[in-house]
Amino acid sequence: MEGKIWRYHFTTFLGYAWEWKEKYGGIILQQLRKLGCSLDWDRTSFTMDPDYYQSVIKVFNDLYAKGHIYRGKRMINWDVRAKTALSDEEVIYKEVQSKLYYIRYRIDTGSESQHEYITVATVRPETIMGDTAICVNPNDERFKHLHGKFAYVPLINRRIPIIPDEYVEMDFGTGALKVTPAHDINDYQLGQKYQLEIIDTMNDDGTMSDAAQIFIGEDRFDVRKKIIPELEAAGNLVKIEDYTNQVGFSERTDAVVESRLSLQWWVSMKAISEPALKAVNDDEINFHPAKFKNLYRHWMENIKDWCISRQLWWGHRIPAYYLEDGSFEVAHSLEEAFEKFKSQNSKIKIEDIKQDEDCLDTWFSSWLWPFEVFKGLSNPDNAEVKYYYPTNTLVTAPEIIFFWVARMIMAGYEYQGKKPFSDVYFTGIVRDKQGRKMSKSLGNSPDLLGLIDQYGADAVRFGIMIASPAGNDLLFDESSLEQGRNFNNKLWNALKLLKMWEARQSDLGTDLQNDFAINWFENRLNTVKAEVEILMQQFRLSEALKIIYSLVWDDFCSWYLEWIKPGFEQPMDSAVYQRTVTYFEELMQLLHPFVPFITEEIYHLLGEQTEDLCVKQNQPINSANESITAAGELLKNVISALRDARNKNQLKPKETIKLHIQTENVSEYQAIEKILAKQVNAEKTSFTTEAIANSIVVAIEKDKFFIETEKVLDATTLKAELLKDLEYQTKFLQSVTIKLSNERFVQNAKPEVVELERKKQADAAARIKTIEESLGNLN
RNA sequence: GGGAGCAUAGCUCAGCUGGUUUAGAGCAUCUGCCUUACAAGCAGAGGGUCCGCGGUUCGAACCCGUGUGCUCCCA
Repeated sequence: MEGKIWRYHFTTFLGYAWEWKEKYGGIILQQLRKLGCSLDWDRTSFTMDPDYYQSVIKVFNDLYAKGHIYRGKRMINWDVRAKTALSDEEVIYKEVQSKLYYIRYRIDTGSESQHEYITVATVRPETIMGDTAICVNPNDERFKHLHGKFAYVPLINRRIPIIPDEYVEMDFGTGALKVTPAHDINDYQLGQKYQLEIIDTMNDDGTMSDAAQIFIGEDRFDVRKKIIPELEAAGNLVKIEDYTNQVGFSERTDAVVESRLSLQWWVSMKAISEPALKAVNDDEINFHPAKFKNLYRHWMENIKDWCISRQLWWGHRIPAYYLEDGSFEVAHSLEEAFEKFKSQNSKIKIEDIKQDEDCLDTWFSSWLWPFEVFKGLSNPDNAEVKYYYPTNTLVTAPEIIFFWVARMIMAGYEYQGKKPFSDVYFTGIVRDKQGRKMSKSLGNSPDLLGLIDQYGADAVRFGIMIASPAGNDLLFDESSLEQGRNFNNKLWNALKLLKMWEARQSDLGTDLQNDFAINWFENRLNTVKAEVEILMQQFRLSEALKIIYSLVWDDFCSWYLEWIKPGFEQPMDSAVYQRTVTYFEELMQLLHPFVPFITEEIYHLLGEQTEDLCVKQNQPINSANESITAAGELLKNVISALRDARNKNQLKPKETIKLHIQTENVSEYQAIEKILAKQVNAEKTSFTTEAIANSIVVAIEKDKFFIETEKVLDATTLKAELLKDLEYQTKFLQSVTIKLSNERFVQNAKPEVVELERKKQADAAARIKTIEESLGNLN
């Protein structure tokens, strides 16, 4: 009856499971589309699809035939009420008030008259009949004399060894541990280590088995009550203490979960993991970040066999078929199993055969992914698998490096004779602001579609990518999405400005200032393109995005566009305009992988395009000219310093100044004179050979800038500023000088490093001279 | 218990051959601006015993040792 109910539930459950898959699988795909993931949507694949399913079964049969799959015992969670195994997720741990029983075991002293005991503490006295050893810490002085001796299990008088192992905590209980390999996971492992006997004293309904010798057929909790008076009567009970411990309960029936040994299916990993270890060791396959290589190597070198049977209702059912007597065959189908059985015994009927109730570990299907999505196993050597396999890059989470990545590599070599991919990019885990994992129970998962509605898909992508260096967890914070949204807004506004200029074009001829700006930005663009190229090859996506962000916002918008901006309602030179459009297009192409929607849109709004950005190939990168870049940097420094000086002297932005430049490189400054004037709101600029009285002095390298203004200047403020700068420069010069006067430094350091220090020294000295002159000028 | 990693500005993090760094970014903070693309903005500024201690080196945020605190994976 119960079986029928379960079967009914099972069928209903399967229906729901498929419904769930359709609904939520669909939602996930929908989210990916909304996020702008550039994927081949006609090729979605599912491990439960019929072809894929058959391949999983095929692999099981194949590995079994090769001797890589075997049956072996394993400790599982057992629900005595439902008489079923439970997965770890189905066990709920609760804190329970229990008793800790101190029970003494008589030691085999070799003499009947000489009595000695060892006392153990346990919360489960009903399991003592399954004891096959007592374990003590080897460093525990109290028990050193007992190592290698034997003790007798109370009531049944079985003789068991006393073994030393570091596993035992000296401080807990009495420092001596009873070892029951059949009923406790830790004891089981100890048992494996010392090859202890395993005595299963419990039936599948939680009653004592024949092996228990006493209380046979009685429930484990009744026995726990009844055994205490008997132990007391026999003189084995020392004391009872109150104790609080964690006990596992079945999620399904609320019964106390028992650990129980059960026959499970295993994959022997040694042989099939070897090529996979080698591939990563020899950099056939590269991990990003590389730190995961060590982790992988360590795991692969100490690899344990893989338990592939799971007590689950949904998945690929294990293709093992049983007869009533427990004999079994592994086969591709019931019919094939029937044939196999029939060849041994012609009387077997197909109704007598029962397929294994367990399902395969989900990774046992997933590990075939890289080739079976192209039907590389169900339809070997087809055109697609030949074209796509090995694939390029796997993007996944570091937490499944063993579950999935390692096993895909193994399966790749085992079934295709080749690696499945060349690079593996590990993303971080998204956590909330407090660093907690996203989870349903905490309710802290962001609603992706909601965020996309609020900020836009590009902003969400930007926010996540700017904050997620490879392999590091990412703390989800909406402020980075806001940054993304603001950035997108900036792009729109830049477009708006260009569109304004487009309408105001005119052929104005060449201009020194514009040429400077154009050359400089082209250099910046090429520099950044080259940097991005390297960063992308290294999978350092957030770094790449950061430098593009800064190129767009700072260099393009804040500097370049301002430098070429015509005066109020003035025409825009069409050649300059065209160059600017080209730059903007290139910026959009650089940004496109990060923010695909807005960049594609702007790209097409900038002009007639022959193709879409999402398929447009990158052009070769031109090399940058360093002296042009340096000239641009100098200009930026001068502008910032002059603006700072204006601010510090409380000049309103609207107040104009007269700027006097004292420099040895007049021609260099002539090329940027107008830009400079525009950027610091100077009504007039001129070159001078001597200091200008009653002006604000700004020193940059060897050059001096005098700001002449209508405003009455506060000499004390000016002086204070200069003195502050002087102090800084003096200290700096001092540290550089000390360094340079160190003979060992000059001898050992690379020549270019020494040269650089000399330049720093000279610059600082010149700067100090300038400041001192300016100070003299103030008095 | 085994393994891996992290500790840098108020917050989140870069800083990947030790020397263009008396340490950088974003956000936050402060000051001044409704400047004719953009206030979701512009122009500036302040802010750090690079976790503690010891060592290697001409030179350490970076390499080594050690202590402390935290995180993750596996059991």
